[in-house]
Amino acid sequence: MTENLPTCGVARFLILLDGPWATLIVRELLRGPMRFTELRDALPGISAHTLTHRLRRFERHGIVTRTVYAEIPPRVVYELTPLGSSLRHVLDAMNDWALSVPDTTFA
Amino acid sequence: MTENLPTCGVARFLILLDGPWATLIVRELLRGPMRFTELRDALPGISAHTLTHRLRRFERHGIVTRTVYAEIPPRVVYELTPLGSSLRHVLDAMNDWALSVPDTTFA
DNA sequence: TGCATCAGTTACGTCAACTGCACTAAAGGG
DNA sequence: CCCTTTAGTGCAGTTGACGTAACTGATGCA
Repeated sequence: MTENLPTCGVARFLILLDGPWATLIVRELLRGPMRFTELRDALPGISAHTLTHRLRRFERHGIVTRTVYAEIPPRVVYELTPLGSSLRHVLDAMNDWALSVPDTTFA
Repeated sequence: MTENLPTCGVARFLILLDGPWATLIVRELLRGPMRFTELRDALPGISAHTLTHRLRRFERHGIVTRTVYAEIPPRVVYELTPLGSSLRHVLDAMNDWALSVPDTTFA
């Protein structure tokens, strides 16, 4: 399925935002820049390990920027790039759709 | 993370369309009703096992209907419900976003 | 001296999703 | 009699995303 760079946009999207946490991290960052621990606290259940990996991957893909402040204790701030911010339309569409689904669907 | 029925629409969406194949199956069915083998052929790499499970799950969630024709050999047709069809907006948003991403992003 | 903080890293283990392969029933064609 | 087709099912095995626990380095505070 993940052949090198499919032409289909949906498939491309799924390569960049895979796994259960990726989309939720973007959802949090759409509220504004956040520190590592702020993100971890906002996403109950995520491990530091997973959060680090997801953020590094987003950084590689140009979806977030990582800014390190040389302080003690250290401070690292994550922020969406313009590309990352434009994911808002997709998240909004997901949100609109899911809220139109009756609760009984999940039973 | 998957506590029972989160209020956040994005989280709800991710419960219903999880895994790498779910969204791609919806993408195919948006083109119209399809038989089991048509779907399998349209999704290179998917196993019958996985396709069955995903479709059954969509059926439980009211996203697709499954129609069995009592013929030999059997014929089973899958079709999106109105709820499933309304996912088109989400897929379109994904598509639009991904096609705005430069190819270098994936390198 | 010792503990707390932040933002991780490392090692190790778990678990669900996914894969491939073999198999099925019931009828039609050679 | 055997092969083919459809829509799966069952078994065995792999992958990789994720989790927990322990650790780090530099400093501030007690």
